[in-house]
Amino acid sequence: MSFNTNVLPQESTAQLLADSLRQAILEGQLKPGSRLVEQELAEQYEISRGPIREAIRILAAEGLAELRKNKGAVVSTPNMDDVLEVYAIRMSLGAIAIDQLARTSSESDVDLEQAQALLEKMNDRKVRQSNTRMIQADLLFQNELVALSGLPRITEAMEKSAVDIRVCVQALDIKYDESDHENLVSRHTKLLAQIAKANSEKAVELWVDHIRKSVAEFTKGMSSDDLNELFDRPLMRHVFESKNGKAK
Amino acid sequence: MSFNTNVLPQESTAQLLADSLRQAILEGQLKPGSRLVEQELAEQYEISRGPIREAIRILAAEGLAELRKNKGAVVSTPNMDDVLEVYAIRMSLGAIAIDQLARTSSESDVDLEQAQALLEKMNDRKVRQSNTRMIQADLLFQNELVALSGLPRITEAMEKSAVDIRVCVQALDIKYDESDHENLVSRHTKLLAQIAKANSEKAVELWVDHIRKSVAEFTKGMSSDDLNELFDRPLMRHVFESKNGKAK
DNA sequence: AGATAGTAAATTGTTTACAATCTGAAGGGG
DNA sequence: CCCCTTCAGATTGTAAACAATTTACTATCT
Repeated sequence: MSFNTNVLPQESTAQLLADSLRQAILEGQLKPGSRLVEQELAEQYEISRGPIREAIRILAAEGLAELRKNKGAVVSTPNMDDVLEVYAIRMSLGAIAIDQLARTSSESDVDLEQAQALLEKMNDRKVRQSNTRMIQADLLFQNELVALSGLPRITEAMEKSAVDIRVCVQALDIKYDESDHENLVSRHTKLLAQIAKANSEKAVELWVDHIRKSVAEFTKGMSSDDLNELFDRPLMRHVFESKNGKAK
Repeated sequence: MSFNTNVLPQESTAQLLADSLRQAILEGQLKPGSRLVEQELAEQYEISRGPIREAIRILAAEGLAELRKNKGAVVSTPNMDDVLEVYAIRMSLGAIAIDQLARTSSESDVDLEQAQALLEKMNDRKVRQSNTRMIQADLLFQNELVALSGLPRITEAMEKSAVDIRVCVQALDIKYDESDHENLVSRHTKLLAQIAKANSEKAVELWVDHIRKSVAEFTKGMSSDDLNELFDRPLMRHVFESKNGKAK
């Protein structure tokens, strides 16, 4: 048999469109609140309304757009509550996946090389220079670990929430600084080592710690009024007090 | 302003279709592996392929159907790994929501009456007689609590996972007995009481305990071979060993 | 002026027709 | 006998037209 030339099964048109629109949202070209008019987009992309319609539904399912019957879709606008909820979800679901991964990391069909490669990408000069690129690299590494756990629902949820984070970072203009980037890489290096050693307890602890520090880092740029309000929220206490961290 | 007469905004046709198909899957009329042919369904429902197509995508997004480009959709077939993953997710995300709810239960805009009503429904004779109805009532109560937490992403994820559970119960023919039903209600009553008392720590503990017992109950009917295999899985250990329970 | 009904443009929802792709069976070498 | 090609039917993907709904503007009445 000759080799399969049909290797790229080509995502469906609707998926490609959705990817393109998502990208536009993440890069700030499509701002929160913008309307997504089917006809308009159809003309822009030179394609009929059918696939456009489907792409918009995909974005809506991801939470990036809101649909109202007979009124079309608008790009949704994230707020601080959303950020906290997303981090809480990532902390919990990620913990399950990291635990699973560490417990199975010695098995033959798991190789951490892919994750290692993504970790090293975080040292690239180009990546280090850009806030959004650094965050993107961070999330790609995290998602790769979760994907290696082999838990499909959790993997999907984490990928979805990673997009949420990027939307929030874009919309709320969150900034990390150079030392944050340094810490990020060093934390991930330790995490990966513990996973490789199959020390699931320690790995989960490092994971929870990482999410907490991520939250702490992005609150640095906030005014003290906003900070006080933020720390008054039950979710914030949940993230910082409960679970594996408190008992330490 | 007069009261809103437009109370029933009527879901979109695609949503209604998706609801109908989902129901058919949950009742076992559409079995795992069945093909979902657009033309066929269009004739059955006497509607064009457009909305049918959209409905199938909705089911696919929920994980109830699998889509293959140019090859149509089939009803997906759940297995034991899926059940465990779903329970692990419910345990974690539910814990966040219960914690949040207990911490805010004294606030004016939270009323637990709706949850109380759903709890009482679990004592109906009709519900008690049917396994699937009992499970459905159980999940409705759990989902109501989570919804009251006001965390939209977690609420959505829990609703999605509740459908997963029902699919698994249907496909794997899981059975509870009368005493399980009794325990179910008594556990929920205690949980609700702790939430009302705003004792978030105790409430979360009861939640985790409930999920664990649910898993234990549905494994009762399994052969010991299946059981041994099940308890070998890392996820199983995760559900039973880690988190809030171990420290007790 | 302010409220209200009527109306036209814009937009989404649905249908129908057509194009592209896949599946499986029949037929023709090797 | 097996493998490969070919072709027809079935099925999904896309386009374009039509129907229903919403929105915003205008005219009219009190």
